[in-house]
Amino acid sequence: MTRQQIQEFEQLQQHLRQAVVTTDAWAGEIKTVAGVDVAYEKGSDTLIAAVAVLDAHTLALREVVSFRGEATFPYIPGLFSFRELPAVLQALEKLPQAPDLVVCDGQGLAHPRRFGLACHLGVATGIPTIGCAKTRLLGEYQPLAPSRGSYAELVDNGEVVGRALRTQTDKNPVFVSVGHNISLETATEWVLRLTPLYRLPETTRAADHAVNTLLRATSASKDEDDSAKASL
DNA sequence: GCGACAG
DNA sequence: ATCTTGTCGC
Repeated sequence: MTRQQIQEFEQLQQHLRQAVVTTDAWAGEIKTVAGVDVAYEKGSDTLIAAVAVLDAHTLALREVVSFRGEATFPYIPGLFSFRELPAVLQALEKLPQAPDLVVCDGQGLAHPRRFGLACHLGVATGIPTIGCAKTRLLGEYQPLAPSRGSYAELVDNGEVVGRALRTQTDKNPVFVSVGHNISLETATEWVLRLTPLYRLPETTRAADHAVNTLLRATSASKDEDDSAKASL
């Protein structure tokens, strides 16, 4: 990927970011919350994207859909969404009913151009999205209390781009930021609601589990193919 | 120039 | 993300 091409994608992000909405832009009640995750097969660029839909009230798993394909874009930190979004969209299309809210495994506005994966997915689908990353990409934050629920603003260039949120007492915080059609305050509430037992949201855990199960299943059948070919 | 850099 | 064993703890 040339520097020229990278700049073109960065400009595309600058353009698309203008469509991001940072208020609670939905009507009615959130009944389903989905988590999305992507995993890669070790050597190749073959990937599997999974969407796990949970009941927003009970957090019970309702449905899982997935898509297996090839990554067509390299991994570049600031252009992460261009790598994973296509596969995620293909998986989402398999759902008979779109979820009311999606929690992404990555950043939303807490991004160099304020357009992380969660924003990209939200703008592409219109679905409210939250970015909930395990690690920080940018920004600074003050020390936060050790108790679950405490948080500190994530500031980048004098701008609040998200929050470092403690979802479990004495465990490292997660980094929450607005994706699309939701406020930072509401996004924080949802992430807390989704983390009654673990550091990561149940949505992310369900999607991660699904993706790894599928990865094992496909690599196992691939081994069968290989041994079958070897025995010929 | 050097290091850092969501997954 | 992925490569990887044992180990400490509930």
